[in-house]
Amino acid sequence: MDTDERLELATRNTAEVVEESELETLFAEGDPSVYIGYAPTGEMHIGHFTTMRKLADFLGAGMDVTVLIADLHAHLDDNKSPFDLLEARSEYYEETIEAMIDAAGADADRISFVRGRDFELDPDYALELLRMAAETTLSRARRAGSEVVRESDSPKLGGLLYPLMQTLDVDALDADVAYGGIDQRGIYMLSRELLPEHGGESPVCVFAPLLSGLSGGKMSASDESSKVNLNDSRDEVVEKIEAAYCPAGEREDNGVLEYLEYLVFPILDERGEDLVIERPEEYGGDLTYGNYDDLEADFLSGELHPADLKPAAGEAISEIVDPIRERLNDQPELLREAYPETDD
RNA sequence: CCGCCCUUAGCUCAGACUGGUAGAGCAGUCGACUGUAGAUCGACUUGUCCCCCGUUCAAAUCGGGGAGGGCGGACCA
Repeated sequence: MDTDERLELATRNTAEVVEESELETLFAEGDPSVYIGYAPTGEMHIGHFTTMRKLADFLGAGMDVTVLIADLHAHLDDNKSPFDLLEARSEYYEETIEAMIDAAGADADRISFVRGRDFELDPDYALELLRMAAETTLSRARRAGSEVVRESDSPKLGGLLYPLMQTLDVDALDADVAYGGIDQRGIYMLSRELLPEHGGESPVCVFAPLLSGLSGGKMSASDESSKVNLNDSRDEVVEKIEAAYCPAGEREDNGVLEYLEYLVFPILDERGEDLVIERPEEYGGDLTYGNYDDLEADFLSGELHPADLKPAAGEAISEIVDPIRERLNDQPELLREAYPETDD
């Protein structure tokens, strides 16, 4: 596989790459390392899943992939996870991420898992954190984390340490590439600025798109109807897609289309399968799509109606989520211990 | 260590001074209309009023105590 092919694989289906030329250089020189961090806070959902397929691409491009379970970050971000639950939630995240990686068609055994606590308490790390804290203004830290760290009436210092620690994580994990949702952009731009002054190098940043919510607008982790959960039953998934905002012929804020583009088709493509849409004869009969672009073209032209698309999309999505739900259901203690109050 | 302020529906809050067992907006649910959803109409639901004790025929409301949160002052070898 030549450099161009590796670059194409590593950058497809992304929201932004900063800077692509730097990534090209990395590929030309060897096998770059990439990491993505997840803070084990609330239950994982389909939004997390969209970042997984990309990990398979990275492996395919010959990169070393590390997944960071950022336990301390989960607590620092406005106490999203109570300190006492960090271990249980980390276990749940790790297991669920492995399940998603498998479901996305990648080999989880080729990915290294690391906990934040394993290195974020090292003296050298702590010292550099304090030095950064001495040099970074409150407003700069706030701005960097504004898309990630939860807004609160009583903001804690932890939320300001958060972006600095994430910056140090890049260096500590020896990552050439930082990968994450586009919401992480503010933090990694700070990283690119600070790291060279702190004994590191500016990471190349690869950002995944954030999916729109199913009820229009942004997806909200706290709004059940705006997202598909990994342990939603087949019926629940289908119901949520049926109820989703999906104006005929429109792409904007259309979560159903985005799920198909970033979740369903990348995985169908990996399996070499098509998406079959059943449609009553009176509307023209069944349709078959081998790629997203053709489907979108038909949807935008009005050839493909939302009422026909939705049931097929719902089935396809639930089929992808199936193995993850089963794996979680086989280990009910994972969720029970990670979310003692909310689990049912 | 001292002082002041806040805590009412899922959310933002009103009601407290002048006690009569609670309201608005948004959200949500259900219908109508669309070959989906949304929008739009129509209907409906929602509460340990932070906790405890007391005064009273009656306490979200008054008094005392407590918890949680916020702000300020003081101290500073």
